[in-house]
Amino acid sequence: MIAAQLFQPDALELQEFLREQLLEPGRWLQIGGEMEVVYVGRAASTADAGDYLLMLKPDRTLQIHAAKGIKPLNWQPQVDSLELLEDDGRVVLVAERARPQEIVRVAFLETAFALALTARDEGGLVLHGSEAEMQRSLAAHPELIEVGLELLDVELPVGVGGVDLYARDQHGRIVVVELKRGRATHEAVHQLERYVNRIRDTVADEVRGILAAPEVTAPARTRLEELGLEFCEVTALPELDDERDAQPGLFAGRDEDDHSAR
Amino acid sequence: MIAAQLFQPDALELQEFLREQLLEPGRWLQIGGEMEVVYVGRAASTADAGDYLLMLKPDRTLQIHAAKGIKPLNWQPQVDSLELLEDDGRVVLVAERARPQEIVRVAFLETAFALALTARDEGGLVLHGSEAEMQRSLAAHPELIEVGLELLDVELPVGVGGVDLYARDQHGRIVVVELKRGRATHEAVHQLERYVNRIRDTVADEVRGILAAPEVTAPARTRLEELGLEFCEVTALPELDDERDAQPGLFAGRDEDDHSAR
DNA sequence: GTTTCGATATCGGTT
DNA sequence: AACCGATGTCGAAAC
Repeated sequence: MIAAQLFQPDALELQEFLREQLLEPGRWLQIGGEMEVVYVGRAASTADAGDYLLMLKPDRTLQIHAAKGIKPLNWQPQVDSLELLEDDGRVVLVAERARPQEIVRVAFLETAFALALTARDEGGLVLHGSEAEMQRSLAAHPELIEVGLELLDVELPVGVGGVDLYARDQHGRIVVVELKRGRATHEAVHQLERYVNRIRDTVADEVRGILAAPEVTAPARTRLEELGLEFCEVTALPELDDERDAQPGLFAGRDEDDHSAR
Repeated sequence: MIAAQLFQPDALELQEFLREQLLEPGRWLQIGGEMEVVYVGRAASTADAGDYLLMLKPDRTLQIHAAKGIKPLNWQPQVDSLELLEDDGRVVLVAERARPQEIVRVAFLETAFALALTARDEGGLVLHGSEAEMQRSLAAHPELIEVGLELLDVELPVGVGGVDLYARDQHGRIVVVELKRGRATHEAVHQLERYVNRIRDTVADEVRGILAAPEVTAPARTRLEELGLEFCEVTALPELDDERDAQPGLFAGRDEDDHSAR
């Protein structure tokens, strides 16, 4: 995994290292030390000299981390052009992105280490519990929302955006379902309201709106009731402990559902 | 900056390294190599064995990066408990978070390197061009939105959320301004609509709504016009080139504004 | 502690 | 290329 390494390099050594490694395709660079970082683009920022860690991945994404936080201090989601300069005896890296026009400029004051790595293709990440998965499960088992519910469509386009689940209840009324994988806020209610109003105006006079989520905030619940809309508790993940029977079958046929949904 | 380093360690050496370094406060750990990562919490994920980079910062945030993307493959914004285990001859790190209850489990298959760093306190980051800064500037110079506009309030609470700028125009009409630092979408229009309706219901019959942003999407603009709301072009950052005169004074008195706003 | 909103959001899908 | 919505969003401020 390590293709090249360098410790406590001076400016000249670092420059040589970078000049060489930046030309190698697929390199994953990590440089730790004292740096100054300036960003100008959608916004602009300046970081005083400090101990940071620069990471330049093979896909030309750049991030500079400080000792705190999940998020980097500065970053560049796509580096289109990379320049290596010298300024006042310091090595300077300028990473530019064309659209939006943005620049991250890193000046290396004192470098503790520089690593050039090679990484094999990553093994795929499989994520469960996304809203998309929830949608597939509920589309295959609409009775988990309400007995007698008959699915008519998923992601039905209505003005801007799409209705998560579009269905008909046992009394023949149109039902609009808005899904949230986490606690639903007033924004979700607002989204549901928008869809219900649109369907009411264009399709049927009587339309029910259901917000389906594991939880709902108090203000959202209040607003729901004011609007005559409903809430239905559904979980995005099967229970982690022995309580799997609490929501029987929600994910029982997931693999099959995945296929049937495509 | 480097407190300890280890290359191509076997399981025993890695375990000893971690046991030692995890007890040291303030350590910034980086481990590169082949790992398997499992996450269970709000959602759940599994990453097949692959070359990843684990970073555990002194503030007990954890992230595991793959070779692609700004965002980590897996992460933990706050590690409340950290456990070092052994499973089938492999070193395993389990990082747990209490609320929400979440676990990230990393199994080290083959480690290329492990670094323990110490980092001085970071120099502060100064960011310009945030919506908050925009708000301060426009609050100090409401004439940049419209001649004769008189500011009444900022972040005026109205039901849920707050009105960015609350003002009165030269004809005495109430004006609600919604700010966006980037291109405004239909969501911003919706937010504005909600505020305008609320003010209309509770304060004055005639209320104007202005969406102030550098740009607006076409659908959002259409929706704005349907609702009888207005758009005003304002920029979040002063121009980067010589065209600073294009928006004279927007940030001219920024420092003073900052003080007066506090 | 809960809720809300901003973010250089990033990221992926669809039109 | 623009637009839209989800995200294990994260993070901070207001309440």
